[in-house]
Amino acid sequence: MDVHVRDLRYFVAVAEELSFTRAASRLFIAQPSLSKQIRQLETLLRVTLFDRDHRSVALTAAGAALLPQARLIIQQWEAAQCEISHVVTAGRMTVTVGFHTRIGRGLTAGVTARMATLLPGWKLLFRQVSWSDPTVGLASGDVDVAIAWLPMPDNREFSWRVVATEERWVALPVGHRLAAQEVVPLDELADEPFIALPRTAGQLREFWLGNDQRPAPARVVAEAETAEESLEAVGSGLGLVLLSSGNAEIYQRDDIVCRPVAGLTPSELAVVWRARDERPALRVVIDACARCLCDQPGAMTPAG
Amino acid sequence: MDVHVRDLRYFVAVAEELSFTRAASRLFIAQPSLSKQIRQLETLLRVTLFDRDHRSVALTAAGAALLPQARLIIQQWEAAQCEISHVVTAGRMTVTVGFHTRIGRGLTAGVTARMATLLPGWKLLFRQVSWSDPTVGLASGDVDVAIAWLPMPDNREFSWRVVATEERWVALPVGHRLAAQEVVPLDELADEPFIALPRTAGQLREFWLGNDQRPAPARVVAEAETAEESLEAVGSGLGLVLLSSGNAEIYQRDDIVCRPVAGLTPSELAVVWRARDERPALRVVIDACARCLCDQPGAMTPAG
DNA sequence: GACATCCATAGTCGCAGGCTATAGCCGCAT
DNA sequence: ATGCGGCTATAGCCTGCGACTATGGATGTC
Repeated sequence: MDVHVRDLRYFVAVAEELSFTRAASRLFIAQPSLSKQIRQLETLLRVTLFDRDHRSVALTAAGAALLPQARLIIQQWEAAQCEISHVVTAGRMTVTVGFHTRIGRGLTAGVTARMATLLPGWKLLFRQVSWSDPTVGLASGDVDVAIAWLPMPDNREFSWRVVATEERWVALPVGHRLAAQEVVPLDELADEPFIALPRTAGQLREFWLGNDQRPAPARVVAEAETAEESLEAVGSGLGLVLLSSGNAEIYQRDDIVCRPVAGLTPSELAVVWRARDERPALRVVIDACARCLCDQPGAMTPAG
Repeated sequence: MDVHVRDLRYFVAVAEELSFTRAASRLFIAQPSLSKQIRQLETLLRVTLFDRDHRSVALTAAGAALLPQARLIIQQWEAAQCEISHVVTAGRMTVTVGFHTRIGRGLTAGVTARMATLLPGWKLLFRQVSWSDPTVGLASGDVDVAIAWLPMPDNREFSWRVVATEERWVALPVGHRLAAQEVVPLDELADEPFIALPRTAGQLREFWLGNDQRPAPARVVAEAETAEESLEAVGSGLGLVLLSSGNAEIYQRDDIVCRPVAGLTPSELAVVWRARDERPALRVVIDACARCLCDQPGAMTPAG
């Protein structure tokens, strides 16, 4: 007589999209699977949740009643996971910092030093997280503080401080026709093949394809889970990728050339944490990260 | 990355019992299944929830953190189910009254009449619920008001009013040696075979075996889901059952004789509802039920 | 009228989640 | 000391869930 929280998540997705097809693609499952699961949920509750015909899907009264409750349960479950990892890290006196791409910029040494004086006995752990998790491990509780490129998924769960603003550059295989130019105009990239972040990365994927500024979406020829993977693909001539000017420096390779792209807004690097996570140890780490990385300091609250 | 609410229920059971074996039997599953599920939950959360050795089971810090959260989620899920059935019954303008055994006592007519004047347009639905659900359908939301014999499961979820107090009698097959006596002393039933309610009925099962007053538990030879089933079993000579004096009258059969039992406290019939269910329509029905049934009125709040 | 879109159905496959039987550890009683 | 009882863990088995692909049928659009 009990649900799987996953099924509630499915339900919420359908309720939000009011389309099985769209919801399924958002959830990265096939549409028939989703239909089946929703039907099963309806059987469990002995209630019709959606009025569906061939053209439209609408919430019933029962569905409307379930929706806020389902959201609450999902949120409660995520809170429980965080609570547990808090307890665990508190027991270990450890703060975990997550990142998608190498950070460099002297962060590790700087934060470690600051921690040694302000939080004696505590340890710092750095963990690389796949791009397929756009929250850099914050949502699952694996990570307490993330160094992440904006945009973040824009619900109210996260707070951040922008700590650096860097141009978006493009990485090209050596010998690429565009490598001859000092600066590459965005138009020139229109027909080039690109390596993308995984679909689950959401907005971040679009941003690092430059789709926020292009007239037409980039042509995607492959997906990569990490910076290392994507640069490997660039090196082998599979396609191009965008990256921040700072990362262009950090990830220097013999088989790759990086060039500024004219016509793209810069990228913002931020220190991100869970808005409701108010542990003092965390504040120390956030502050230390910001001090180490800041060249253009500025505080932000969750995006709108 | 999501849980099944069932697994949280399993976790809570183990945390409360601090024993896999006892928790498993409380959950009506095999112990290895439970061990496996808990281990799987631990894998999902990447945390040890219990410190177990061959003699003892104890919550870890992480487990202690999860426990209240898990209870909350389970409770929220149950609330969601109730919410839905409220919406559905409100849409239908229907109140469902659940019962384990025939009620008789003029309830149906009385309540229907009262409803017609106080809640025009509303309908009353009576539904028999199997003994295997000791909450008479209240927990699942199938039922809004229950006419039930005490004791109810003693959490704080339910409120009730006792509406009748009746002696406990015993039902014997005609020709049984004890049928000759006008009153049967409890001692005489010590070695008799008994038909029991299902194990899931909990305390109610014990009560209707008379185990609350016996020096040694009754000998159970069979289980029955409903009164009809159990009296069928008595009629065929399989064993005996206890029943209230009122039900002895309602369920008269040619092949059965009912006799008062000396040495048993009386049984209490109550009108029960979900403590947090404050719909006005419900109050009308509760009140109508109480008025129809009451011979010894008295109000109670949840048991302690 | 052909096509695109969208939900439902059918059939397939792997694993989850239940079961029984049994092993292994420990404490207690004989 | 030895054996028994109580507990959890492991192994092996079976069923059904929850994914997938392919396809069907209804309904607007060009």
